[in-house]
Amino acid sequence: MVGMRDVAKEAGVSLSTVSLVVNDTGYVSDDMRERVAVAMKKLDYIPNELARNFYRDRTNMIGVIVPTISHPFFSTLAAALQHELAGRGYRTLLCSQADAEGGEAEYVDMLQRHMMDGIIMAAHTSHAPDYWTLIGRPVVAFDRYLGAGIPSICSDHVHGGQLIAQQLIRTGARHVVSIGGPRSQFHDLPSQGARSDASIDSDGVNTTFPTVRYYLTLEHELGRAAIRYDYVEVGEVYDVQGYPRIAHEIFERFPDVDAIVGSDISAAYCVQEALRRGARIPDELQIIAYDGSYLTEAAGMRITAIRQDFATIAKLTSERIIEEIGKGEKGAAGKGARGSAPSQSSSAARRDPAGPAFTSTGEGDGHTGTYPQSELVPVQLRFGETTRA
Amino acid sequence: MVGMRDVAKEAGVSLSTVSLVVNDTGYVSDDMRERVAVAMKKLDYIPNELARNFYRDRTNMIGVIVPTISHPFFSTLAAALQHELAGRGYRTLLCSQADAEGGEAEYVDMLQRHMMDGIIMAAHTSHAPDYWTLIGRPVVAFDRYLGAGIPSICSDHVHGGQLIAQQLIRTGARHVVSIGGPRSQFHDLPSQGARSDASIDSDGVNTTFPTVRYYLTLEHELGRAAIRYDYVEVGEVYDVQGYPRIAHEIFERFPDVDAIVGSDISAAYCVQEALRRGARIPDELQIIAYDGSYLTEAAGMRITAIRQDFATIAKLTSERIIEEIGKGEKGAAGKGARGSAPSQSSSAARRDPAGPAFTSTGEGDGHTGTYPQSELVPVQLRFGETTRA
DNA sequence: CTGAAAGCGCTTACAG
DNA sequence: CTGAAAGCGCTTACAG
Repeated sequence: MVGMRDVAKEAGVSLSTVSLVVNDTGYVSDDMRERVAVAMKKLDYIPNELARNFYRDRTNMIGVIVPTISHPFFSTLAAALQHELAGRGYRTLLCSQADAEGGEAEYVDMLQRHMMDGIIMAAHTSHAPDYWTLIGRPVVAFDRYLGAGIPSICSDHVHGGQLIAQQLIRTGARHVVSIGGPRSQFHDLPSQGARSDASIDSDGVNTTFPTVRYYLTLEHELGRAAIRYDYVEVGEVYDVQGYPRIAHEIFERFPDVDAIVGSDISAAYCVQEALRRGARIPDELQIIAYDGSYLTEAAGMRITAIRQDFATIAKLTSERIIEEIGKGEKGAAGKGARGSAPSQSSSAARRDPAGPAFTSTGEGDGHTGTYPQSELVPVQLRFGETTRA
Repeated sequence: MVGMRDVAKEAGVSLSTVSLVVNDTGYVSDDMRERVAVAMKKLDYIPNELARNFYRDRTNMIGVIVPTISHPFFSTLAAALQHELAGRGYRTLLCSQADAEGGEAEYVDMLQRHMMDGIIMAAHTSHAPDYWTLIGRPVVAFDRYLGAGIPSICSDHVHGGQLIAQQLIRTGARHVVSIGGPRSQFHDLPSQGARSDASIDSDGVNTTFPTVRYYLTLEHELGRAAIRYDYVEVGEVYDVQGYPRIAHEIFERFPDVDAIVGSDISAAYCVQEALRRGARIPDELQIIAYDGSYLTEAAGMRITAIRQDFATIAKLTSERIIEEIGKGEKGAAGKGARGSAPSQSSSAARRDPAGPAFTSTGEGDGHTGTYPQSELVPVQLRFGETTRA
């Protein structure tokens, strides 16, 4: 391996001069610079990033944990995140929970062993509530609450629920079935005294999963409109078998269903099942997907969908994690931490959203004290062929 | 940061003893071991992997380059690879070409800077033929040829083409349209004198893309059966707009088409377009997808597909890259390289496939001298609802 | 079986 | 503006 030492020898300069040239730091005379450049070329010198990482105590890698990467929602999210992070000088270490035994725990371990600078957590966690807060290294959550002090970004699910409800009410739906995760997740956190009423408006929802708010909102709104509503549970996102089975089941159990709401995959399978049964979409049956990944375009029909804004989500999430990384740097500055923050690091004030990309739910200023509110990203209803005008 | 030194001090032992305990190497008395363990726990010591990586000159990370991760084929592949690699003690650094400006080049750079131990290349490359061979670090190619000496794994596309042809001929197809990449890729390599005849049987195909063989085989077989065949070009895999447009176009240009063959996404959009136009599948129109990712299940109908065996592909590819990494280690052993190969490293002989997972094309023992033959993974035809019995 | 020492390749104060 | 020196946290020969 040809190292800096070799280059220095070849160029007849000192080690530090080579370093300065390589990093384009400080003042080096053009003559020196030139000589070093020539030597580097001649020896085909390539800096060893490991040594640098070691010294800097930084790798410029950010771990992204998703439940499974072979799922349109998460692969789209991962792509968006990678894009954003790459633009800010960070690499993405993607961890598909389903595809790596240790998954989550192993990644947190890597974080703590300084193999990555931070983690974006977009998967379920089975850990005690204080697990994440005790890590003491940069973590940002997407679409879940990991505990106080851990920044959290999610779509404005309450609004998502409202948009769906509006569409269904307006078009005269009479029997809506929605497909979602286990209801037990709806209130998986101990309610902290005070607002244990499950009223949506006051946002007294105690759950790790912000997504729950779209179901609750939908239920609430349809209830007010006296539209029949049924909730069907599907397994975890990586339960591939579950989806077609559920689609089949819905038609069996609810022959008079005239509107189905579910994740992209669920919706796609419902379209398939409906076509198989000759149900007329959208006249007899409307289908709305929640997420709006490419699958809603490529399924049997273009599916009307609540579209999560992947680009904005990725942007926001990336900004936060880089911010958190920056903090850590300053915090430890007194002791051993040296190294420079990447020049791209954002200096935007935390929780101080600017521009139209951010919004609040409109309702619910009073939140449970359990967790800080997430930053909300607006959603949108994109019309396809599966809903009535 | 609490380091080994602190632990040593706390336990009243030497640095090296702590190291031995942490790594569970060599002989340490139970007493010492215990004292160190207690001190580690007390101080909440976490080893800094960066220092280790630095010393070992290894990161146990493998880069996986795909054209885009938000594509069912590549996300399925990536998931399978991550799974395999994780099982062998390696992390996956996934690079979605489309989502990171520098993509390919940047990753090769990282490889050379020792940030990863090897690269699995599953994306297109725009580099000179000797680019990859000159890297001098472990590289394995999936579904393309990167040059002599670079192991290459791909599905048995000739067989894939045959299976499709058989199905179509047997069911009396009369006008087949297939959708694929630019024809210019079919012979993108300079033919090396000798076998420049494009005969399939002798496998005289000069292309970076093994996939081409399925088209050529299909054309050849349909030609022999005197079935009309048209080839339609679609853009790159990440050209999202392209797919629906092509599907539309096919029905316009070829009103009498009665069989369409294309990638999963193409096929899905063709199903959608066919349904929209009321074409009766499979009676009037058969559709066959090439790849068989989950999309073929979740589309408007279960699509009959040539299924690439992701699990085997991932297994083989992982084995090869780890093998290559092992070689590098031995090669450099004289100089600076120390460190132990991961215990999982396979010792299987290269290019010496064992068991039923491997096969050869059956035909074409004589290959062009340009590139070594890839290792072939068998494919399978999985019947769905889009073909006739 | 244990400890003192050297060194992995780089970067950064610090003298000149 | 340039060079000699120390050190990032660990691992591994090498003496004891």
